[in-house]
Amino acid sequence: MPFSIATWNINSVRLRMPLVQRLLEERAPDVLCLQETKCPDDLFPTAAFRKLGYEHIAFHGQKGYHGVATVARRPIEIVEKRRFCGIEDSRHLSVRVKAGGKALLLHNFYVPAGGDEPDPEINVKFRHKLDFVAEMNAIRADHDDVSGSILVGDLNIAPLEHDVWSHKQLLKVVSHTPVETTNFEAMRAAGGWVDLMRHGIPLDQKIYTWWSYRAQDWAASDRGRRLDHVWSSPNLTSLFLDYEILREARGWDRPSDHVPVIARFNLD
DNA sequence: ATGGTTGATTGTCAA
Repeated sequence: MPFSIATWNINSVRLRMPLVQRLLEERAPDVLCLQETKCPDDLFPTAAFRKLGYEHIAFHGQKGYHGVATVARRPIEIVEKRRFCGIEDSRHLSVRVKAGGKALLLHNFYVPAGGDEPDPEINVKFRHKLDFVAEMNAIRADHDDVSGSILVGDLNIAPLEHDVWSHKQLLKVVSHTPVETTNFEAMRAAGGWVDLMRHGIPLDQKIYTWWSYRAQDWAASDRGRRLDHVWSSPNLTSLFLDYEILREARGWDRPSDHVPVIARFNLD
């Protein structure tokens, strides 16, 4: 059995626990990284995860906004809950997990959305997003013979032309502006990260993980964006098998606007 | 060009 990691912006883990349960029962990933849990740590639905076989739970939450959590069928060791930009937002959690004789450092990120106006001079949320991505330069894809790094999460940037439904129409829309996509790709490369969702995939193939709530018919208009990502250190690319975007989850009852991405590795 | 929806929280912000 391959080793599998799922990432999903769940937009309230308590409200959507039935959807999480469905994912875990249908796909049984070894590890699940959640973003936008919107759940203080003392209210995290630990018992529900345990009942589903995910007994190893790490969370970095806060009241009302943001929040990330990583749950697993196997032991995980909390490494860090990093604060960015000097702000006490819960947007990062890293854990160590063993797979196939390797110690994997797994980063779970929720990057700021950045507001509506793509001008850092008048929009402090956009300024914060750019600063956050700049600080992510410190997160490196460390690896050696017995270890590797994986970074997943809602990074709120669709970096490539075919990561959005219309490149031209989104050039001034936050998530796909040139300053975001340029800085984002530079940060990824500087850290030594490989974009696994584009690894061996033609650059002209559309890939989406998010569809707005505001569309009348999200599936018919299909105006999606690739905001969720799976990166790895270069020594894991030969062990990377494939990944699946669970597009159908966007059509589940009371869905998140993001769908799960499940990556599989030839580990174990 | 604009407005459209959702969640946490209970008026309004964030996404």
